Amino acid sequence: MLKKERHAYIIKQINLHNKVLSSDLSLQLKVSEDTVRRDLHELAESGKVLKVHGGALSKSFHFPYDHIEIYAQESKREIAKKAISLISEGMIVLTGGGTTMLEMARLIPDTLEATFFTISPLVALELAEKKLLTVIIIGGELSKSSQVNMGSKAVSELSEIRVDLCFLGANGINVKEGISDSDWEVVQVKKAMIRCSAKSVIMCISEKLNSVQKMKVCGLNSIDYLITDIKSTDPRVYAYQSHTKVL
Amino acid sequence: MLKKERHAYIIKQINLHNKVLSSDLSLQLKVSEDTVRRDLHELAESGKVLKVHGGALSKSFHFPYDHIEIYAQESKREIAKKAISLISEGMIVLTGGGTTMLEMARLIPDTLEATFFTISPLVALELAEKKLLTVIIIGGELSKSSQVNMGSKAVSELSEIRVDLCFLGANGINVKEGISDSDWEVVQVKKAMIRCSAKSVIMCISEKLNSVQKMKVCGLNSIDYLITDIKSTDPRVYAYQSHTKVL
DNA sequence: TATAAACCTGCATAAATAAGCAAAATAAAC
DNA sequence: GTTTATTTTGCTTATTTATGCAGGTTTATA
Repeated sequence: MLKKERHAYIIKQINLHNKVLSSDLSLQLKVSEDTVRRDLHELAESGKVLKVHGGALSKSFHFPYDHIEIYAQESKREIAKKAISLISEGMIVLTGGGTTMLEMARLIPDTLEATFFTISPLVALELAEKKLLTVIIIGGELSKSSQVNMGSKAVSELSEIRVDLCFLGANGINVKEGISDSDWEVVQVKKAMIRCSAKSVIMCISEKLNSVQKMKVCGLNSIDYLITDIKSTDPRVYAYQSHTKVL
Repeated sequence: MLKKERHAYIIKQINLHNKVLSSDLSLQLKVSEDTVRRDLHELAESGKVLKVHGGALSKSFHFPYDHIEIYAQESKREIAKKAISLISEGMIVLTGGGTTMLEMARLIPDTLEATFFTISPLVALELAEKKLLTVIIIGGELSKSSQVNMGSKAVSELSEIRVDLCFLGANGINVKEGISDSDWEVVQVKKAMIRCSAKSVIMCISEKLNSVQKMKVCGLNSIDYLITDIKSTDPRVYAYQSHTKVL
């Protein structure tokens, strides 16, 4: 069998099953695994497949969702970096949704080994790109507006876990009222998330500081860290320093 | 034998078998391999064949990967349309992952009101685009390779629900063994999905028919509908007709 | 942390190729 | 019909390519 024929066969198998194992191909094509590896290497090199340990994956299958345009990306990246510094090896982390969280997921180093629970399918998919992470999705009803899982199912699932660190976005935050949000369901889920976490982190771009929404999630005292895109020495966060640690 | 005659013969062989080996031609034409090589070289030069190490291939065999991809997508769309015809107003539906399922999610009419459970975050996000659908994600550990939620958590969550219709992809399917897959975890989840559904549907492109994978999911009898991209009158699905309804 | 599988590197071998050359076949000219 | 010119072919040699195997290393997973 000619090399090109093997390549064609491999491509077909991948289109069919989304993945192939070198060992299977070696048997099917009746060539050594070395040869299969070389074939996969060549196909990967020319961008036809995605080579992984033990075989190869369909490329189109793996990155089907478009990259999302993020508003104020620089600020959010700043926040994400600070947030990541709080995560240490082996931690159990819980995250919400939102673009800041998505940016954080992207910036997590490939070398981090940790367990992530999340209520956001998008964040989950992004986290799944990191080889060493275990990603667990908290089930529930997917909210069309906020694209995170909510509802009683999500809340009850959250009540069954215990994590080291919880990352949350905030729609409203001020010193007096603490964290607030405009949607009752979101508030319930955020409360549940804080309840199951040893420490809670609020990530919030500076523009949102000192704003209030209709429903209260919790006071600033329940929050362990406040992360913004501005320096912790910036006068805009002075007032928060006495209630929580500001990064 | 004249050179032109040899060329004609070679072209004929390639049209017949999609490939030729220099060594074979040398024997068949009773000329040295060098001559064959020169012939192939000329034919390649004038664009009639594709020369490769050891022989030559049909030009059309020079797999237009993109065409294959598009062709496959067309098939999947065909399947998706048939699948959607099974869903009626107000139904509770459960879906797996995979590109066919994703295509189906996209093609669901905006006017359909129904409840969808799914183990695939990608499918969930796609379904969430439809205003009238309720989308519920079955939680669990997100598999990096198949991008669906798996593990004991997913299985136990599935055991708590009851749905009207369940849509599954298949990695392997044949008449004798039924549905099979290559990953143990995937098999567990698929079994759980079938258990909680009143009726089960397998969606499978025709190329996958009559293939077997290492692990068995269930027999054909447990399946209520088999949907493929080919007509239900096609001889390739005859054998399946006696075990399940083929669309 | 131990273990097996998968990996990479270099090497040996065999097959396929390219280049040069001379003999044979074919075509052209006389 | 012979001679000459051109093309085609097969052979030799050197080079390249494809493949499998041995070894040491990395990776996955229990």
